[in-house]
Amino acid sequence: MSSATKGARARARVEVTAAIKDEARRQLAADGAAKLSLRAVARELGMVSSALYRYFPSRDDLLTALIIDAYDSLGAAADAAHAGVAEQQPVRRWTVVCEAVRSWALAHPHEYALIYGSPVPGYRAPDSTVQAAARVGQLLIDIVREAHRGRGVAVRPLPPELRSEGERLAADLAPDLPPAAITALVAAWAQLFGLVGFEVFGQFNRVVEERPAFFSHAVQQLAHDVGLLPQD
Amino acid sequence: MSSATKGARARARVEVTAAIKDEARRQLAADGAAKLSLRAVARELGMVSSALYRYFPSRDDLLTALIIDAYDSLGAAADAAHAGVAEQQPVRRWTVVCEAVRSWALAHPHEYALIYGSPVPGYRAPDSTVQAAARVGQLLIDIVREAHRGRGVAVRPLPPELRSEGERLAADLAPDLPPAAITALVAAWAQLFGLVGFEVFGQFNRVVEERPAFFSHAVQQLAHDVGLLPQD
DNA sequence: GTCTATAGGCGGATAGAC
DNA sequence: GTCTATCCGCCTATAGAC
Repeated sequence: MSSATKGARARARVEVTAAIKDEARRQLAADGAAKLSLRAVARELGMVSSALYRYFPSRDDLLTALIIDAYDSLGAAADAAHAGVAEQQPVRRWTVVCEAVRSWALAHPHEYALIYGSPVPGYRAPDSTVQAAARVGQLLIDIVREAHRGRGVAVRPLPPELRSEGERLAADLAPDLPPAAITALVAAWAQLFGLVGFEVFGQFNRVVEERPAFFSHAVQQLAHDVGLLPQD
Repeated sequence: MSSATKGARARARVEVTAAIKDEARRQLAADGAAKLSLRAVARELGMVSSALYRYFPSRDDLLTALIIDAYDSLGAAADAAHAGVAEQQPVRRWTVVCEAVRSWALAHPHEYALIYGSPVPGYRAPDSTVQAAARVGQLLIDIVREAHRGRGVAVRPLPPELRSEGERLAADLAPDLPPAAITALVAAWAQLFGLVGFEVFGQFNRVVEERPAFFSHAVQQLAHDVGLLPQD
């Protein structure tokens, strides 16, 4: 077997794999992750269902691939947005990253639902998804770390019962951040996705109209909560 | 037909309807809303699928009933918790209501997913669900309104591009609240469900350990953001 | 209101030929 | 890697008898 043949085969495999995932994403949008079906994907691609099993051993493996792709796509969008403002003030970088998350979610609502919406019943996420999931959080941590480096912090102090939790979080995620700051950051991280989720999932319908401005303002408050703004 | 017979029939109908919804909730937990099936519900109840159509004209109507029940159940839990502390300080009432939301969500994760998770593909929520959905938000509004009554506000001012949005929100939801306060409140509302959703949907797994304390602390910050705490 | 029967679909997964 | 054929299951919804 020539290595040229090997290369051609490998290329074909990559292409078919990509086509399967693309069609699967289309179906995700139409029917949701719970109903993602290898058979329907195969039908749409003009293949027979059993052929797909050569690419994805089971439905859950296809789902895992889609989840990792989604986290990667979001992470890439956030990174790219951040790269454009990497030299600016932390609060500006924070805002830009949050807005990139929002934009990505609005542009890919079904993939957003896949990774931040309700868990898919019966699906157990393998550890490989956990790594991919960490990217946005890491970026936010990096922004706050740099902001705090050498210039002290300005967040609400931790109550005693959270002190050890804060220390553990700091040790795990950002050893150079004070426990109160990393705790506030984790909360802000969840709250950011609360804002995004409410908009993407329609909870803001007939409530919030000026959504970009509303979001920016809210995210500014979060920046304040994690100590990126001068105190009042 | 005697009115006694009529009463008995009506009672039977209520009971069967309740049994159908109970079984449907059980299946919601197992398979998710997207796969909720009248047939499976019927099977489990020892009925035949066509019989269910006398109670719910379609699968979506059953789903609507479950959604309204879930909002009502959450609203009742929040109201009950609030009633226990109605005489206390606003910040205390705020915290208690938020904690009630969290507790309800952890106790009913699948119903939580139904109302605050990814939308069910292909399902269009009728207007009747919108009313039921408003209850928790209304309770939070009431708490903030009372706190602000006559004693001024303490929230970040609105940027100019949000002023009209804030005025509209105030007019719609709480005419006696300053625009900046109602805007902050809507944001805090979304952020609250961000915190709850991350915990219920597993995003805090291997990240946050001391969850009740973490949640209380975060919710305290939200109370501050909506002006319920003395300024620093 | 409940039943049987039926129409007209859908799914995951595997075996074995080519 | 792709095919056919197959197993065995599932679904919504309706018609018409009782």
